[in-house]
Amino acid sequence: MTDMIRKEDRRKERTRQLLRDALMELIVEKGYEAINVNDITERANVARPTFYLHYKDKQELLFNSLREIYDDLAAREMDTIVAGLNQRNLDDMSDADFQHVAQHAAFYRTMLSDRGSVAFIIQMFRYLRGLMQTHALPPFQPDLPAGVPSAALAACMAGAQIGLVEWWLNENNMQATPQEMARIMHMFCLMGLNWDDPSQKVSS
Amino acid sequence: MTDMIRKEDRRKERTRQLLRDALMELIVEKGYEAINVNDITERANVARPTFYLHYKDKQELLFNSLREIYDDLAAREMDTIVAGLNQRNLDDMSDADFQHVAQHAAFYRTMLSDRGSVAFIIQMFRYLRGLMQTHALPPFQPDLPAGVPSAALAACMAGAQIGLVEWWLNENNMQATPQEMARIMHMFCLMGLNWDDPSQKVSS
Amino acid sequence: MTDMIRKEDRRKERTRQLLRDALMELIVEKGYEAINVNDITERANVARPTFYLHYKDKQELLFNSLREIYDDLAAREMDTIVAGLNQRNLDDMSDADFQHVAQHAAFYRTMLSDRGSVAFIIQMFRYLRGLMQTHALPPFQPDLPAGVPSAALAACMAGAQIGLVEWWLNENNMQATPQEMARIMHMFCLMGLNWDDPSQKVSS
Amino acid sequence: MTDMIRKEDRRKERTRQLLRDALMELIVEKGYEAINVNDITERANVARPTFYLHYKDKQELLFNSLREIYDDLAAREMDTIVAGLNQRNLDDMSDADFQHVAQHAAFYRTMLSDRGSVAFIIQMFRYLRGLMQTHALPPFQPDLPAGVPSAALAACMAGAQIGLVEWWLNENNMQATPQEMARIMHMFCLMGLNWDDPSQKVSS
DNA sequence: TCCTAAGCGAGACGGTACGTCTTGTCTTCCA
DNA sequence: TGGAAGACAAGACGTACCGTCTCGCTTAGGA
Repeated sequence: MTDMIRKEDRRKERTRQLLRDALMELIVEKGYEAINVNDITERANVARPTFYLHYKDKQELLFNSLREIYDDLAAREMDTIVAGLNQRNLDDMSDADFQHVAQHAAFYRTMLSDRGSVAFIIQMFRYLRGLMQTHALPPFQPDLPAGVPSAALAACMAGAQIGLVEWWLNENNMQATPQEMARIMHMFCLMGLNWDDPSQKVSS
Repeated sequence: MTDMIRKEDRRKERTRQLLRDALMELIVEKGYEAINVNDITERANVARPTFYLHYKDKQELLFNSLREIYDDLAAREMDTIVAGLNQRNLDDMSDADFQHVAQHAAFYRTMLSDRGSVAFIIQMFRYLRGLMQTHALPPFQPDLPAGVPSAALAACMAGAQIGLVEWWLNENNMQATPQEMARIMHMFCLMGLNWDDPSQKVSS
Repeated sequence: MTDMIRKEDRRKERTRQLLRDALMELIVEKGYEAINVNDITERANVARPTFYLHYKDKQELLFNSLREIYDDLAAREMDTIVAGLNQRNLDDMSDADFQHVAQHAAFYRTMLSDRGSVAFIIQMFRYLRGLMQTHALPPFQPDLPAGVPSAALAACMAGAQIGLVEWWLNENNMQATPQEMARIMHMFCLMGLNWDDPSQKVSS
Repeated sequence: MTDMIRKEDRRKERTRQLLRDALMELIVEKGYEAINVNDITERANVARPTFYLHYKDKQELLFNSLREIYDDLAAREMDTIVAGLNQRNLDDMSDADFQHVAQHAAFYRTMLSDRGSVAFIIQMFRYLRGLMQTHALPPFQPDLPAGVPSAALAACMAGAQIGLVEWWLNENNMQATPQEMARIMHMFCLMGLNWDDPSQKVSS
């Protein structure tokens, strides 16, 4: 019985994989907004009604597909953490992030342009904000003045990161390396625009 | 001659104003993405084909409508500049910006959510990036290390600003005042997360 | 295989039947020219875009619908031919024609008025002309003078028939019986206006 | 006063003439049904709203324009009547008619095709039916049997005439002369298909 | 000579219909 | 049972055309 179900599940999963792959290809080719369900099913060699057996709409498929990308990111960060002797910090994280973006450059370039998806961008803001608050802020928290919510600073960092990525992909055409980008991100978050203060210089 | 033309233009302008007002109302009510042309023309008491006499699509109307909002912003910034004895700097600018957002809170709350518009958000990134580079960065530029493009820092600042606004509107529910927000923005850009350094304290 | 296809075809055919019926009803009610696609689909309880799945436009639907009417006519003529011992002649044909018109009086009354369709009327001219040339003229052909194309006489007969029908429906209000009309048609074609010639009298 | 009005009327009349000419040109060029008011006013170098100052719609303009053509026809028939020593009969009339059609061949070719106008064709039927009843039938009337309405025969003749013209223009490509056509019409109405009867031969 | 009233050009607009596109649902059948 | 195939309802799209309106120019007669 279980085997029977599994066979079907595997078939189901295969169809979903085809749909996810099709979406990802199409996002790069024509932009997220311009895609419609028919495009996706055609590319996936799947009947259009079948799409609705698995996903409610294009956006549900998108967020479902993101799992794969995020799995890649999580693995990458896990690596840096392990390599960094388990101490996860702003520096390592950024490094992994920018490498991850470089890995999926075409995807992010589209999604962070006017051919992308609002829901994705907003999601990214919130996801990164949470990440920053959990992982990057704690070491700094004691020093923050009382009236300043740490979430606000996390929002700043998340925004800065996204702004930086958008610039990197769409203006800078990825001429800077992921490491350079991570360093800029790092420095900006550490000391804002005051790069001249020798006492603030980081060794990395 | 000019007078002759104006009569028709005034009529045209009136219709456009109706359309712009309708859009702005509807954005707040049901979100930008959910609006269709029929909604707009119905609200504006205008025939649907008339819409296309003036604007190519919903997005063109949106960007055209933004002019009004931006005029408000420009005026506001001009005020602060004048009040600030003509020295336009990061501090004043941010203050004006956050007041401007507060003024149009409902609009920005929607547009910076998943019911908003990608094109608008991306535009905002680029507009703010340009603004930052032109107006906020110059005083700091001499101190920047050679390898770091100033545009990247502008991108950080623009992103931080947007991230902050998104947080303020959608998480913080505008419990912080525009002044407090501007101060956070200011401090973050000046010295990142190192708020404890007494030498960096700003008097404002 | 054939059975599989038939299920879909049956559904399709049902929709088409609904559209045809709706058109026929509406022609009688408001005239052909005044009908628009929306009227038809509304009456047929079918979505407007569905119309275009089956027919290019109103006229294609009309000509497609005519098949049914013409099937009726063909059957009727077949009957008279059989009854007439297989000798199809002008007399029998006209009889069947006028009975057919009587059967679909409301339809023809509209279509042969200024609320009708040019294309239909012209089609009728040409169809009848062909019919006359094939079936009615041959017995008379040997006697025709050399310079007179038989097609011209067929055109005369076709025109006369249509003119007669138009008069019967719209002026005479069908007070004459189909048989009387057929006799007039018959006599006119046989001997024009010279009804007094006893040698030409027909027994029918 | 009268003179004042006339000047304006002349201007008005000029505009109307331009519109009529434009319509007539366009009918030949693209068919009556395909014409829209804009086409007409553009061709006439007149503003579109001006059209409605003079005519309710395309059809009113058409029927108004026909006056010119019919004036030509009336004149032509008057000529034949005068030439024929005042005895207007079927023969002369037909002759004039076919010459008239030849004169306006392009117009009639279009109007008696599926690019024409129902209203015009129906009008033609009725007009010719009246004409036939008034001018062509009387000499034959005494001989008609009681049960046969003379109007029915007029309808036959009118129809035959139209059928013949349609054939002449659209099938025969006007290879027959107007005189030949008139003779066919004449003969057909006089003795139907029995052209062999020597006693019926006409001298003309 | 100016005045003035009509015809008209120009263009915006409300409204109706068009033909198309996309979405989401349904049904029937096959593997 | 999952999926293919296709018909369909629903609704939005952008366009075409209609008929009406308003505005201001032109022009030709009468004051």
